[in-house]
Amino acid sequence: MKASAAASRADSAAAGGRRRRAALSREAIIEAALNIGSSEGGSALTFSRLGKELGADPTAVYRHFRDKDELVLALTDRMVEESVKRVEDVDPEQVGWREWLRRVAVAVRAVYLERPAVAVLAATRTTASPAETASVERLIAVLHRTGLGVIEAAEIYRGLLDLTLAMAQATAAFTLLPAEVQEQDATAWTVTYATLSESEFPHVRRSVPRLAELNRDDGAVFELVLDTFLDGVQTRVDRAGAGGSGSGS
Amino acid sequence: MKASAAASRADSAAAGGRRRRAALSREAIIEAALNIGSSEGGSALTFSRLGKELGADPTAVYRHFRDKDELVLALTDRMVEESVKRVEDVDPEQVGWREWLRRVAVAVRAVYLERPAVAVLAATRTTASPAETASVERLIAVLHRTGLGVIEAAEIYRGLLDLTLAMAQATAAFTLLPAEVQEQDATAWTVTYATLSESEFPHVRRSVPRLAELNRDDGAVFELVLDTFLDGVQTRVDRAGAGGSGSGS
DNA sequence: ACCTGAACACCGTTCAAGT
DNA sequence: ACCTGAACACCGTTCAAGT
Repeated sequence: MKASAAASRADSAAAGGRRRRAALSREAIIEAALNIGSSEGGSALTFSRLGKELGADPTAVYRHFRDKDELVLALTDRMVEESVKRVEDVDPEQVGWREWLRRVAVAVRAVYLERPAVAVLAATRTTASPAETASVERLIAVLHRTGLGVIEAAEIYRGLLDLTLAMAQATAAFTLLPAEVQEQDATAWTVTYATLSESEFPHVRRSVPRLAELNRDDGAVFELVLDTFLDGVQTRVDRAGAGGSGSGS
Repeated sequence: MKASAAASRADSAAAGGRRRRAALSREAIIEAALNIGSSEGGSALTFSRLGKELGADPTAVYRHFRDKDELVLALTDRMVEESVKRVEDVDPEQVGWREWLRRVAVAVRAVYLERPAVAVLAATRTTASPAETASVERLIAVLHRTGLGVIEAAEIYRGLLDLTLAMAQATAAFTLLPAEVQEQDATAWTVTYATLSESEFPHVRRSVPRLAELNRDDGAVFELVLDTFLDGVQTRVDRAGAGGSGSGS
């Protein structure tokens, strides 16, 4: 029972084979790590799980990465690359800057939430990889072209990405908690808030169905925040347009 | 050497005494945990550190909390209470809804960042404690009084708090990383980004001093996001005022 | 009734052996 | 040149003893 579960994990890595010695390489390890990140339930990224996935001794990874942090940095690069890839054929000139920013943020969040175990470690890291620098340049450029000054464009870029990555990381971290813990927190909204005194908590009571709904759907909360933030960016773009008109500082 | 370091920790808990048996209680344990959370460097909240702080065996905590999660929930309540206390004598009628929301968000972030080790565990949890339910009611009420419908007010409340807590949690988590790792990430901005090709990365090169500055000051990024978000809320308030005018759905 | 201390199943990491 | 496996210092948690 136990042995067969372990064997099937090894098989999925060796792709049909018998548990080959897996031709360990940075690439293979990264792939395995991303795989763990995307598997069900709350499984953290761990050397022993990595070893199982690779069909190798857990410590074999140390032959290819100095330590766990170096692996995390490599995974961070992959997450950024994947995010960029998801929006590379959306043209900001076609869909407009606002819709483009929206799609970028939604894509980044989606990539991270597909791999919560990696997201939790990668979301706040900076590697200055080619994919990262190129996308930073692009984001600032698109924001600058709206009429915003370059500095303000850079500030908005940074705010948008921090906001997106932080919210994705928070959701990913919650996802990794034990299922009972998650359910327990959820009942706060469906039970406790739903039964608060109507006279003492009139506003809560009137909105509790929506609040419970939002609690079940983190994506809706994120998009709400994102849209409100973009409304704020619009306000700044309008303000810039009224003054300097066009390019400029 | 080693022993004296341990003794001084115990002393700080026993407040002058000799390492009293510390009258263990939920209160004392919570206080000790908050203390750890606020000490220097990247010290995680751990049973052994808790035991040292209390001058008791690490496992003694299990006599007062079923498991670590129950402790985390109690700490979450404390963080909410402390946040509420920080703004309780700021009157939204006096300073206006926008400034009030701003101060609430800034206070919540400050409370969490003073205790990164606790923040990282508490930020995404819901306990439906009295302090929590009361502040949710208040937030929705203030937003509703701007002319927004209750449901929309509830949505904005939720977005604002998720945004604030997620960004605080992300900063707290980064704070807990080893110092060398933090520095390494910081050099991405001061070194790599600062030396990118001027022709290929014109926008980055023009804004890199500001970007490096923002990278050193997470608070500035947060306030930027917060102000932009509040601009977006303003847009929605104006929209609601143009239509329904006053109370309503 | 509460605390202690040994024990267990995990973590990341190091290092001496193996091939 | 790369992998294995024992070992170590930590995690949270359980449980039999102690007082």
